[in-house]
Amino acid sequence: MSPRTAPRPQADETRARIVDAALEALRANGIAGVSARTIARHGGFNQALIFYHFGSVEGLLVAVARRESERRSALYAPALREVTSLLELVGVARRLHDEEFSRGSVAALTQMLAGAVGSEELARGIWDALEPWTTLVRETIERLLADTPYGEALSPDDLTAAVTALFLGIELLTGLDPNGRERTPFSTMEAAAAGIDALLRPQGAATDG
Amino acid sequence: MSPRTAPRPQADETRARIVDAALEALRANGIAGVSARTIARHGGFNQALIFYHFGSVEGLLVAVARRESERRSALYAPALREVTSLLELVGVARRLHDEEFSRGSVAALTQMLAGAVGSEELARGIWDALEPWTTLVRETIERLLADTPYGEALSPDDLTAAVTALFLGIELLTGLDPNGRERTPFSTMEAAAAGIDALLRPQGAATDG
DNA sequence: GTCTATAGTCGGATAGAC
DNA sequence: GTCTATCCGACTATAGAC
Repeated sequence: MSPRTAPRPQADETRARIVDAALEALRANGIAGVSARTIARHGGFNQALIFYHFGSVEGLLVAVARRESERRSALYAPALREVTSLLELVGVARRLHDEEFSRGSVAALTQMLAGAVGSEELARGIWDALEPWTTLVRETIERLLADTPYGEALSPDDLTAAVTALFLGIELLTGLDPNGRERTPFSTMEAAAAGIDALLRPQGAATDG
Repeated sequence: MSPRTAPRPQADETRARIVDAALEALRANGIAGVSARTIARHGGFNQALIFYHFGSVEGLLVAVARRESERRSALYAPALREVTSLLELVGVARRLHDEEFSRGSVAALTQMLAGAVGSEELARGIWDALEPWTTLVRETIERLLADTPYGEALSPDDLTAAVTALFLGIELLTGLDPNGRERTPFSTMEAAAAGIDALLRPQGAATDG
């Protein structure tokens, strides 16, 4: 699962290259189509390198989940910490959607989650890898709920799960829809968010964040 | 993809048994773990039967999607046609969640959608199979939107996609979460729906469905 | 309509040369 | 640290017996 020697510059570069290739293979072929050989083909390196650096294909997939989760958390934490309304939250979500979907990181994640069924190692590894990201989302939602009169009826954990689920499901569906890649549900979500914001404000406590 | 002779009672029974086994295998092993052999093992029949009756493993998976979509449409259409508020819609969704998740049909669908990446046949087959279901959901949403003053800003297609995506994503996540099978986000969703209903009603036209 | 047997391919993983 | 070569198991699909 890890190299047998202390990581050196060149090895780190190779490891990053392998992780890139795995993400690309997941996006292009899906979990059912990834193998050490297809991944190596995508990256133009030797199949045996995967086992040397990551121990197994599953070990490599967990490394993909971990790297992407950390990168995504670092990238969106500043914007999420400044969000003060549902509409602004949807705005960040739209930016995240545009950037991450075109990068393929959401597609790769859905594929790994599908693969986690029936693989305890993958399930646990991905669950752990996702923690920084889910924590960030939950903190944001908790902060927003504190400004509304409905905070007590709505569970942050449930809302976090719902938001995450929505993203994953959108990826699954847009991959299927022949016209899916051109459509995006975010104008509708922004309209809904603006409406809810407007309805909440007159009734909510006027706490200024 | 079809039997070479006119379907007879016993053949129909066998086909149904194979479809059942495929659904079970998808739920237990995921798309990456299904094969003609694992499916046959789940159902206790011979592997070659799959190719005789469905032509290929992918052909069988499309048959699973089609049967489940039709069954689900017929089962929930009456309840969905009677829904007159967001809260009631979430109530039906909760019943659907309880019944279909325990049946494994949503898990099977997410796995097939994951498998549709990189398989044009699977993607098209599932897309077609899902049509009766997505039509039913969209009609329900259109009817509900017509009773609110916000119908014009919210696209039924987008909301249909969002609702469907939410279900699929929840399945992916609850499979991952070690405690996921015991939790359900529906109390939170019902609270949110009740709130939105209450906020909408005073402003909406008092049309009685 | 269902079975056994098998052809041919591809996959995970390791040994050992460099 | 990266490569080639290889073992062996699992897979899809078909042929042909029953």
